[in-house]
Amino acid sequence: MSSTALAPVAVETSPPCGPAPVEAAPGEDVALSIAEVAERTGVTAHTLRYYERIGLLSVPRDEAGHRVYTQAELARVVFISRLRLTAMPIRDIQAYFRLVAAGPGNEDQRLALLERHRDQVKARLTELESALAVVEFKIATYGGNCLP
Amino acid sequence: MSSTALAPVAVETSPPCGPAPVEAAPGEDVALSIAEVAERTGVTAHTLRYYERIGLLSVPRDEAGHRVYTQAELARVVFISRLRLTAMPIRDIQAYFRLVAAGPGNEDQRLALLERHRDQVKARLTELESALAVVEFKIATYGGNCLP
DNA sequence: CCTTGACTTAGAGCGCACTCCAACCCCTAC
DNA sequence: GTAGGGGTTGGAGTGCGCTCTAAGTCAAGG
Repeated sequence: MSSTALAPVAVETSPPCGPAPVEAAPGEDVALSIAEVAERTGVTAHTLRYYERIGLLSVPRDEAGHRVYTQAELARVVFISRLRLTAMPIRDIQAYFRLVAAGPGNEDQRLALLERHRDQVKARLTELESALAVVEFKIATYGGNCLP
Repeated sequence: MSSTALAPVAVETSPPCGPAPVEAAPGEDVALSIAEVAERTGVTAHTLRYYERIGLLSVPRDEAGHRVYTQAELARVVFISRLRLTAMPIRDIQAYFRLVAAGPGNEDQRLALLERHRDQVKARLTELESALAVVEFKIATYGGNCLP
């Protein structure tokens, strides 16, 4: 996917959530084809089907058997792509959505899973920053071309 | 690897570089076995051999044919591991060290390569931070358990 | 009617970065 | 001398996350 689109999708599952003005967002009752979702999210159609096969997603079909993505599925795709962006392993994402599928009552576990992941991401961020510093040091000293 | 050791190795190719007090660092004339390098850098012996096979590294041998890592090789391993930490593809690291091997005269290309990579890393950092923000938002709203 | 094109499926294939294996060698200690 | 623990090699295997193929279905347009 690299860095395609991914922008115009509403900041993330926010509209019908807790204390937020229920504005009739311009794009309700969406019904998108797989190609449209691919275009909007930057996730290829191939990968969308793959995600569905491995149980990350469950998309209803029309009479012709074609996938029809509504707001909910779209939001989930975006969320998944965000998690993937943070390099959460597919297995963990599966675990998360298995909890979600199991219905209410396990929010603490979902939360724990996300928090654990968040901590890992933060750690990686730090690590990444320090590794970046090394690269920048190398760049900075490329007049005093020392050890390779 | 993961997050093993990697700490006690001197901040990075700095000692004999440009304007720096040439202090007799405590650990000169090092001569380490592959296992010792593995332990110090967190890169497995398997991976060290692999790096050598694919030309990232060239390590002299003793009479018995065993690898002997000196300061230079150790520094390179550390540098490689830092680049890998920033997810630089092996191919690019190979390209970089091919330039290095080609001797002086191509510093501008090496620099360009590193700068390009640095920019990519910075972009990923930003991306990662924003994805992390999404995860944190999700965590924060796990009372108003909205869309999964 | 026939083509075109977007979709469907199950399943195979791919690229990356390791990771491991088998067979062998060499040195040391018992 | 022989067992053990290190090392060596080439090559095969693994896990992940896609990515692609083949064969088929369906609806619209010429």
